[in-house]
Amino acid sequence: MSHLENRTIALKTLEIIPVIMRVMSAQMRVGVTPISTTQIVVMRILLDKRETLSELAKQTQVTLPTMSNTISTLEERGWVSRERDAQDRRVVWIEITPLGREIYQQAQDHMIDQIAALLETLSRDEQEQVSGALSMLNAAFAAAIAQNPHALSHRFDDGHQGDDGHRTDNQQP
Amino acid sequence: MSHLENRTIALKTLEIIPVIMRVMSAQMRVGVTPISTTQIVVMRILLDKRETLSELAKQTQVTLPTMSNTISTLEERGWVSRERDAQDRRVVWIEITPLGREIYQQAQDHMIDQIAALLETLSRDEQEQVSGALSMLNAAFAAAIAQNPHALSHRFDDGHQGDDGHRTDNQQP
DNA sequence: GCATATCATTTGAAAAGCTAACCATTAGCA
DNA sequence: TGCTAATGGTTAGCTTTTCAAATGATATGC
Repeated sequence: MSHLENRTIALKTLEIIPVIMRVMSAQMRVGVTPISTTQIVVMRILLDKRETLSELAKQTQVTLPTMSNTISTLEERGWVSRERDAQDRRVVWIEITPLGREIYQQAQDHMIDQIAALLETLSRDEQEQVSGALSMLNAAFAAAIAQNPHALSHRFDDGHQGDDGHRTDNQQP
Repeated sequence: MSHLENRTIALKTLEIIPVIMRVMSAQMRVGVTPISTTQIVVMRILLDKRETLSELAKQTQVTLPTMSNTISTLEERGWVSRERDAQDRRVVWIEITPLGREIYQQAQDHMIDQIAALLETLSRDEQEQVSGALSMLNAAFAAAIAQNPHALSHRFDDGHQGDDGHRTDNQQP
């Protein structure tokens, strides 16, 4: 088992992904319409189909209140709409609006221009390696989201359950 | 030609990296000591050597005021220290403290545990592909940072130069 | 020596994130 | 049936991150 190797790549991931993300975030902010990480992830999900608030919160790994607020902001901007479920009146469906699609497309075009320029330096082979690796990473992280309700919280859950509710108490100085 | 391919990979990057980052962010928040993206990038830079505030802002692609605030927060926690340059009194050097190193190590250990677990599913070959791809992406994005003073700011040159006579080309130190 | 440039901080505001407490609705069950 | 618990969202209150604009403090240039 290449456990050591695993940790080496994990370290690399930890050191590199945040840097890439910071560059992307900065670029998203200077775009035609500023858009944040969570927003872009939410909008991307909604391109395909409407979702409930809970599902969006899970997919983006934030709490329900946070997602509720985020959606309120997007709603105010007219990028998404809320709609109560007729059967189960507790449920709220979130749908992307035509304007929302337009904005997303703009942001996407802008970002693709920028990122593509950076990838200009890669050879054909390297491009393929990057492409493949992204898919693998995506699969790995998506699995984590699917498995866990929130934040990959319970890692060593070998049968040991009942750790619910109480998370590590974090107190700030 | 490979330009199209470039844009395809760029799209993939845009769709996948933010998702990965959201999972990592969520995980960083539940760690022993909560730490943000910018903070972890800054601390990583400072592990190697002290830097000026401007340089940190550039490296992490945030504005100077933002970095000033971030550093203030880290300083209050005792993770970094500020020191005026003796020669040029405008300059402030930021250095990581022993406590800062300790905290960073803790956060890193915590994150590596989590990420490594996700990478369990990858085969040896896949691990190597991911590792290589991360290096390539890192190089590409690092080059972008090095080239531009802030946020890859000059997006579309709208042709309007504004200054008769002299260009606003990069006159970087 | 004074204007300008550079490096950093302060101010004020928006957005994103959390927990805790709450409301509305549905489901369970006695 | 009617009470209790569970579920899905929202509200309230707080902290952190981020920006732009204005300000302060040095250094540099002519």
